Amino acid sequence: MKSNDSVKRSRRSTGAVTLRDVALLAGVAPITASRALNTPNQVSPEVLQKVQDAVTSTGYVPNRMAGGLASSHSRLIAAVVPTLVGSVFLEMIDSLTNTLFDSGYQLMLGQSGYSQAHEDALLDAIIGRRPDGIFVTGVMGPGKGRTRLQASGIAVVESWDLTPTPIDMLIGFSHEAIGTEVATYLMGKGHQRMALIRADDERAARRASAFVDQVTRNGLPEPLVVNAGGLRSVRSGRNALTQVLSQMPDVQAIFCSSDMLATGAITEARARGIRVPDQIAVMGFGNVPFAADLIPALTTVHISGGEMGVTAAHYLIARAEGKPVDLPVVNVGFSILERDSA
Amino acid sequence: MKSNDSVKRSRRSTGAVTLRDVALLAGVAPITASRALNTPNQVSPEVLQKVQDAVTSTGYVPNRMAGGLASSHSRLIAAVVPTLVGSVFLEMIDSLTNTLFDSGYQLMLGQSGYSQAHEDALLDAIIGRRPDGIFVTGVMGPGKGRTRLQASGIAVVESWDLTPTPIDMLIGFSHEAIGTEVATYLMGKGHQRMALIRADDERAARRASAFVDQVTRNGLPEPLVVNAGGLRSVRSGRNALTQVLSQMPDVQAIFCSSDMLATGAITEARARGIRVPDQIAVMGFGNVPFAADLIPALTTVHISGGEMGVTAAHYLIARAEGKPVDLPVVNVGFSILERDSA
DNA sequence: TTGAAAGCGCTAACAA
DNA sequence: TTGTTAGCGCTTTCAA
Repeated sequence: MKSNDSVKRSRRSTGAVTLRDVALLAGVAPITASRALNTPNQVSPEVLQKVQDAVTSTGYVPNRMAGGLASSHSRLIAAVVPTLVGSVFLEMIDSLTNTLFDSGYQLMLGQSGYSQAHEDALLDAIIGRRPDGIFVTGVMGPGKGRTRLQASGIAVVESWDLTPTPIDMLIGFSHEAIGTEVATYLMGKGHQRMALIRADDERAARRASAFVDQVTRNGLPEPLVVNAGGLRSVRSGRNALTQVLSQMPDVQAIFCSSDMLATGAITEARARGIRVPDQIAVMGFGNVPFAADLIPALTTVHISGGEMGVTAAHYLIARAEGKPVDLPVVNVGFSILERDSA
Repeated sequence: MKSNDSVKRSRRSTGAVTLRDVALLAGVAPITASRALNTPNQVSPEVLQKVQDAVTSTGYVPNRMAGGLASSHSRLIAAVVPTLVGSVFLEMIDSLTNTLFDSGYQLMLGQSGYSQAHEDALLDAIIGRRPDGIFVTGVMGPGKGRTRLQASGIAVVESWDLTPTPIDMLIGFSHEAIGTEVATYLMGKGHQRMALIRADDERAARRASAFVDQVTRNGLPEPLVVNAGGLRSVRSGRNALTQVLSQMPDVQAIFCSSDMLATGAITEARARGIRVPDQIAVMGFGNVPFAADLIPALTTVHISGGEMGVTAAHYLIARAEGKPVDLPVVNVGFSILERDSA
């Protein structure tokens, strides 16, 4: 009677409870214990009960690294955002995380927006974990990262943009259409001399060009474009308004590339005793949670981050489980929320 | 000459390039290739070069699940936050993610703040990944989660609070001290009739009690406490101010449990033509990035999320690599940032 | 319904 | 410095 059987371990083991321990205690083979946990209806009720009891009494938590290695199915989804701070991506990451969790998947998070080298390294680190899917904020331009992603064969959802050549799946909207519609909206309000405050960001630049095109196409003076730099902060919005005012003192309407910048512009206007929207109309982009509660309530472009997150999660899970995704490219659109600031 | 050697694979393989492929191509044993990648100075320059060439030409990305399983060292750190949206934890998660990444670790993110059942499930999901460390926002109360965490033997950093009984490491500050000091600060400004707007959150409650204690201890009337509910939004702040005004029309100073709530209170005051800080002083908590740029600039309590994130990352990495952590419990403190609103 | 055997891709341990 | 062997803890495959 080797009574120390259950504690005998190789030198390499970590000492944690393994499936083998559970199986031993339940008096079945490891594979049977595995089935009891993963496909319980393939196992008799008695065995199921014994295994469950053994799990409870040992406090067993399955090692997903081992499971993932054996099954090549990690139940891990990676998400890449440019940055988290002060960001418009939070709602999306929130719904992504929760939707994934509800289906038994975990979220690995990476921030790409520091340098190209950082992004490449991040992608390699992600691929090394063999996630079942990758969510990318934005569309991946040609380059090392895109090639590696494609070569990896991992399911990919790109987002926040449209492209005729997605790597795999795509959930986005048209920045050009937004620029055009916002211009049309502001022109419809009778504004003629317009300016644009934008962050140093490629998608904001595309909204800006479309805006400028639409305005000039209608015979109005070319809008002033001010680049507020990399930060989407209230501070940069305040500074940018100062710059707009010095270059175009009679500006009538300003389209900002984020709600934070718009909040800054409105704040600076107030500090200078300029009335919004009477003297200057201000529009934002993103519809942050507090946009409606500011004074004046912010007129802005709404993007449904929550919807993108949930949809992306569903797509990625479907792919991971070998189910077909009917509409792997979807334009979620946007809407202009007319409130008080413009 | 079996020229098809390099493509021969078992049926279970995923077809991805493995270390074996690299080793074969470089003409060395797999373990040698492994050493070339992980401990390059244990390998001759020629072998190193050959392996690196093989890696480049094959596009090999090491499988970290396999490596983690073999070495029981996952290079994965999990972080648990109550919620991401509208949150004060962003700066911390940002610095945590980046500091970890720079040392070759990845961040797995989970949101706990929905229910106890959700939190327990989240913890099991995390433990199942065998991360090298876990970062918890807050201190874990007694319960299933805490027990499981302790049993797992994984390095843990608790944060945003102090406790005499941390699970392992702790990086936090005293909410009681904040309540007391803010009360002292406001009394020092001559305020007598005070109110408190707080989110439905245990730590905010402790700041509130300490605040109330300090005020009454000094013989002033007991502050009014308004619970703004679970959301830390501008909207709730506006509503809460309305409530404060109806119950204590002559209120002189209000301490809000977050900058968002404070922003809401200031906004509502403005909508009612009440001047801040002349008629009512308002203080926030958290020092969000835009606090200094509001009108009036927000007087608030600053907590260094960035510092907590960086420190936590260093502690967790040190533990993961078997190095000692000299000061596993640290009080990072706080500071009152006097600006214009109070 | 249950189990034995053979891996998944990598690294620790030991040897040469 | 390099290699052999034997796992890490789980699941696939095949057989009973």
